[in-house]
Amino acid sequence: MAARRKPGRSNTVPKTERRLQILSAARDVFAKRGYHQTTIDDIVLSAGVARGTFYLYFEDKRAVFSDLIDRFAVKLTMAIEHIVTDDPLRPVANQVQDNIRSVVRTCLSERTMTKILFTGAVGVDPEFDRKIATFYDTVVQLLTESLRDGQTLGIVADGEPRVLAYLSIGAFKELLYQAVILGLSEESAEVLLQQMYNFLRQGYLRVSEIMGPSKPVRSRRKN
Amino acid sequence: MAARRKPGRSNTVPKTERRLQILSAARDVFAKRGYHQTTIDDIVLSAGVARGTFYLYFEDKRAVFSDLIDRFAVKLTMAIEHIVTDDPLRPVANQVQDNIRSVVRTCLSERTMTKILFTGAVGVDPEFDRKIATFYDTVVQLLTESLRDGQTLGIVADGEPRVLAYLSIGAFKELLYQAVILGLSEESAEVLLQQMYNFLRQGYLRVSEIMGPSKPVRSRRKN
Amino acid sequence: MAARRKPGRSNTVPKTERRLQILSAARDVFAKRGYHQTTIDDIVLSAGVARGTFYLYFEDKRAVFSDLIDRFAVKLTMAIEHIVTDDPLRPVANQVQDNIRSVVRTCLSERTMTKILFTGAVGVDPEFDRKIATFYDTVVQLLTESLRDGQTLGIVADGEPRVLAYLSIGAFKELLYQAVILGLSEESAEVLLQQMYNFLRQGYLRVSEIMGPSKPVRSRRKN
Amino acid sequence: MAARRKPGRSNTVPKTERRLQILSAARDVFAKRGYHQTTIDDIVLSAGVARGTFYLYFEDKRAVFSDLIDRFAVKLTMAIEHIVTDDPLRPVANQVQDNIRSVVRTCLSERTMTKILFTGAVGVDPEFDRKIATFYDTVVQLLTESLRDGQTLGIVADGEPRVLAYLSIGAFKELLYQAVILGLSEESAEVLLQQMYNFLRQGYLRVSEIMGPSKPVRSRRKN
DNA sequence: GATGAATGAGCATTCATTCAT
DNA sequence: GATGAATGAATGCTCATTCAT
Repeated sequence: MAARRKPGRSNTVPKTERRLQILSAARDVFAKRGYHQTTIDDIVLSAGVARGTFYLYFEDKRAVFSDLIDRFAVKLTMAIEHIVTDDPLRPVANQVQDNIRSVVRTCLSERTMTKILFTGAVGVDPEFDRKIATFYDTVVQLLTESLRDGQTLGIVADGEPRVLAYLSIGAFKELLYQAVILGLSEESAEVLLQQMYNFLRQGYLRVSEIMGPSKPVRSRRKN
Repeated sequence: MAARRKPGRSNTVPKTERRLQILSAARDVFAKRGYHQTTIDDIVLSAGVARGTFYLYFEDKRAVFSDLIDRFAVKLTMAIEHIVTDDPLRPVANQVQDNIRSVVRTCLSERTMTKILFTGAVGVDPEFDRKIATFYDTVVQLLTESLRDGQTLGIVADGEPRVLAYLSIGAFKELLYQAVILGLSEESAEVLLQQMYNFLRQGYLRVSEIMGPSKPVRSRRKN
Repeated sequence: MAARRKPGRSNTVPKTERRLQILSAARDVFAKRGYHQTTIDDIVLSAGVARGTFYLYFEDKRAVFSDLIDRFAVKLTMAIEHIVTDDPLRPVANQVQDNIRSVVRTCLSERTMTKILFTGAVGVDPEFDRKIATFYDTVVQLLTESLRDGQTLGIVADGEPRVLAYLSIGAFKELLYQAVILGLSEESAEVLLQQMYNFLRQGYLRVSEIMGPSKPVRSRRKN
Repeated sequence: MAARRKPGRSNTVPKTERRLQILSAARDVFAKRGYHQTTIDDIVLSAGVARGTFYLYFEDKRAVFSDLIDRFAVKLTMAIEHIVTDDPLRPVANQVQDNIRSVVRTCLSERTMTKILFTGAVGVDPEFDRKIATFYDTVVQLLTESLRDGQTLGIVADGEPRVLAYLSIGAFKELLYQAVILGLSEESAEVLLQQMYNFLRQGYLRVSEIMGPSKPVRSRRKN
């Protein structure tokens, strides 16, 4: 009765470009709604393609998500340069700062992905969770070893390197996440860099030393 | 109309206890599978009650989850004591350490809830996300103001207090999460406490000063 | 933990009275919400008894409903007196009017039941529908035969008696239903009686006779 | 995640047609079982489509039902022509008969819908009940005003027009319903028309006048 | 008798995925 | 390649009914 549009090529776009078109739409929707609240419909609607087209380019919902995360993970990894300690022309401090600056910039330039990576990439499904954990472990491992090296060279204070790695990464993650959420401008990257760097160098507490556990911790469950 | 199996009271448990039974089962399942992977069936199966019984005690899936989070949030909040600066018998350092110790212990004693709070409580649904964000903001606000006070008293270094708050909380969250995930014993709480405390006091980087971005300077080893 | 009220006799009420208590509550709720919107919970809440108590007095939800309908049907049936034509002291006109008056009064004095009978008693379930249909058929049959007798005696005009029965009953039902819904006072019963009676005696159309189908009925589905 | 059976287009039917297919199946099932006894499963089974397909075309169960009722209400409304009193070529009697005939035919040609409208459309849910009541009120209002006009013109006997409207509509509804239920042929429409028309013109009671309630009077046979 | 916690069949609804055109 | 109608497994939730106390 009603005229039916005949299916078939309606848009002539190179294969890679169409993929990116979907990827980009998916990224925005994932960032806005989160993985679980996002339906394939949301994605294809946002991308302006038919539902079936989606499955021409991606195995399933998880595959797009995974692809997005992978690309961003690579970008982040590439933003970090391995620190060398024997080049007198490149002081370690500078290298550390450069790395921080680079990561901050990457995150601020891809806010949606930062948001997704830091909050949406959890609880997707068991397999994916493992994947994220693996990536994360790699980063932790890298930093842990750098810190250990730093201790040997005397440029990192004593302490369990892995613990220090967690502390640093956690602090960094949180700061970046908030910067992205609160919509900080890319220009403010330099400010964050300084704060972060100072934090790593000196902490912030300036209290007198103490000798030991001040007193037994009272259970405050009941009173 | 159709023949039904026999319903009726099969187990006698006080009302509050049954609620806790379901709550406890839900907690374990949520921690294991995450919010979205968890079905009501998983919960009631784990709790050993019928489907309908669940709805006798909770509005819906979100309600149990919400209840769990609320209880834990209260516990955590109660674990933190407000810091006073004018009592010569209670040095600030001790109070800070007590707070850290207290939170660490609470989290280590409720590993599943810690895991849930730090990873599973995101992307549940828009309303819940807002709720969590509000709780989180409260904590951040609290710490921010404490840090500002500390700066006035000269016991906290310069820097944007809110940024310092994010850094501290992020670092703390990450460390706690990993401690819980990796199954650290409660005895190790003291170790974490020290590491965390040192981190807040001195950071860990011990590199020479620099003047500007990427500008090589003379290395000046310092210990 | 919390004190549990011990079960057992909490109210000393004769068996029949408790039954009536539930019946009455059920009637009100059914009238308000309709059969399908009414839950057992609604009934016991309104009756102020425990859920299990309900099943002590009634087989199931349908049983209360059925009981209510049965009682009302009996009342209605008893309101109608068989018409005799050979008693010079009791003109047929009077008897007809008495019957109408009696039914109108019964319905106006039990508004909720009238409402239920006329609207709620349909679609309960196949078996119940059949039951209602049977009752209804009985009434129709009764009236049909009366009308046939009336025709023999010359006090009812020609026409298919069953059709006349349907017409009368339909007219009557509708009027009564509206009277009940619109909340007419019992005093207005006399007015309705007159209108109904006049309608049965003379109809209301006062147009000139016609000879046959005026013209072919045009299909107006499409234009 | 888990393996699924093969979905996909299996039947090629224009969109509007599929809608009608479901609508028609729903109509039959509703007529047979009533609204509340009908499940979505019944409908899709009868329509020969998958469960999900139903929701592609209708919001929910009520939506199909509502659609059916709406369509039929429109049909019925269109079957009635407004009566004009100043056209000598179209006697009022003819117009009244035409209207009756037209409605009778419409109902006999859509028996299932007639049955549904007259019995099943009550107690669906509060909102729907209100909708039906509104439609019904419109019809009553229309007839009431026509009757009032008729009284002015002297072609309708005295009496409260609204009451007369209820009586007529009730009578008509019941007759139609029975005609549909008992499976009267469409050819018998003419017979029903005559009976209905006569009823409206003269009623059927041919008894002597009475003076007051239950007061015997002299019998005065009249034909 | 009375209670109300527990039960689970039954039903509506969603949404990722397929495939005929 | 593209389309989008069709699919049905999965799941949340309701509520009539039972029975141990």
